[in-house]
Amino acid sequence: MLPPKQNFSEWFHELIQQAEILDVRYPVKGLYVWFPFGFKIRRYVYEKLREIMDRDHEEVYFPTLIPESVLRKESQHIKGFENEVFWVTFGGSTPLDVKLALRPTSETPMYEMFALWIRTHADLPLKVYQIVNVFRYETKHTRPLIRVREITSFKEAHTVHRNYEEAEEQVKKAICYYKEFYDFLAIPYMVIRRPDWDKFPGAAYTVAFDTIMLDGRTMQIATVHNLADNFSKTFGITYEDVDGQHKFANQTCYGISERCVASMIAIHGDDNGLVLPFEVAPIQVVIIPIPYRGREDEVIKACRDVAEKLKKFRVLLDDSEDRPGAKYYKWELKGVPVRIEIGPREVENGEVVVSFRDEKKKFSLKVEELREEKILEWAKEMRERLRRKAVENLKSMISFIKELSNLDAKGVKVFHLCENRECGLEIEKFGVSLLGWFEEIPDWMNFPKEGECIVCGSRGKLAASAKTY
RNA sequence: GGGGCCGUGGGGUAGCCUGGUUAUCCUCUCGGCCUUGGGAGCCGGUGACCCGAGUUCAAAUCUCGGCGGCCCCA
Repeated sequence: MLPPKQNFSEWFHELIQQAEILDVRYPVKGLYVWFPFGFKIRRYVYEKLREIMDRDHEEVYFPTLIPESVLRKESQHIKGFENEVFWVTFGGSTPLDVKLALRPTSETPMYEMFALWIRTHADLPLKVYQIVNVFRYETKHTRPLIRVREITSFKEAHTVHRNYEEAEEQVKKAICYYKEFYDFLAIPYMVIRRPDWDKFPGAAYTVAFDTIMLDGRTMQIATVHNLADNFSKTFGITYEDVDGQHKFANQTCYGISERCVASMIAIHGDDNGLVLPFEVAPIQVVIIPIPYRGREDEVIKACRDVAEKLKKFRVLLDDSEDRPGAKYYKWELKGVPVRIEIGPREVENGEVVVSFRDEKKKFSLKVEELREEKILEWAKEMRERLRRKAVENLKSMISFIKELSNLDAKGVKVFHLCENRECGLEIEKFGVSLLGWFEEIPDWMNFPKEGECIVCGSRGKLAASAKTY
């Protein structure tokens, strides 16, 4: 039994253990163990992410350890991470001359090398990515998948371009890639440009994807940064242009962590457990036999025939000793999208009983009609249902306000805001974070694009605030 | 940064204040019987006092230290 989803924090923590996503008992704060089942979900989710990245990037691998001298080169950057770096200070029992940092992210080691890789305009653009673990010494409340000390699944992409405009083009492309990814997971999001004080350390600007949890707090699930030439000046990333001049390159970087798995669990899950999009479910179809005494053989045979017919998918025939009811609960907890029940009645009629994880109803279907194309059609419909439901939930937690007095910490508040720093900081005095200004207005949101700044009354653009994870 | 709470089988717990019998109950797990259309029942079994030191005839229980976890406030 899970706590109800309304009790969001507890529900999430329990679900992650009961559904065998993570083992939270590892004896170091903020570090967690992936169970085989959870790791399969991760694998299918990241296969999609990899597929998208591979179209426009090459995969690389950079070392986990960064010498202090390299990490400290960019002063804004290190300021942002200073207090959350893990340091390796000993080799065996010998103190190290140069301290080594466990990478909190890989800008500095990569750019150190990019300076060697890039010589001329013909070397540009350079677009690479890696999927690695990174470490951050979180001192606050850690939570599995959401706030961790070892991010186990950090997909970071880094690109180098000739000029600012090309970098900006890449930022737009990156946003498109991430939209495709989250649409695939049926997770709705807001694409928001962060205020200056909340941008990535060392970036010119930062655009983030935020989604909303059931308790009204938002969670950042992706970031895209335009680094302009800030890092290339520090690391000496220059190229010889067609006119023979040496110029500083412009860069971008963008990342997604296992929070994408967390958001999928949190957004789609319900009181009975996980609800997974068909494509990323470790088990896509489960077949439950109803073996009345004396009829066991014919029932099992019918189940095997159906399993064989659907072998293109990840099918499980659960012929364990549990009673059917117990199996329904078990596989609902694990988020299996399609369930097929076969008992003596179905055997007689040449039918199966089908039910979908996200809906309560069951229906009968002739065995002949159960085809691969049918399942794929269901998968598509299911994603659309998940997306629609998630959007409705999201919308219900957003409200548009015109008066500062209506600004509170309940859910997400949307309003018009000018770009003055003082006005933004005024918002944060209400105990919420200013997420920033909408980079694009979602199609499901129809608030006026511009209006009077909620603080000073001058011309403002659509912005949002909330409590954040 | 400041304050508080807690470590008992795989998970959840009782016992601790007031030291003393074979450490309680639920769940999980293993074996058996009987069952199977939304978490069946019965019988039997395995499995635990975070680590170290101290006090004591005797420590899950009291004291100190360590390690680990949780919560609140800034």
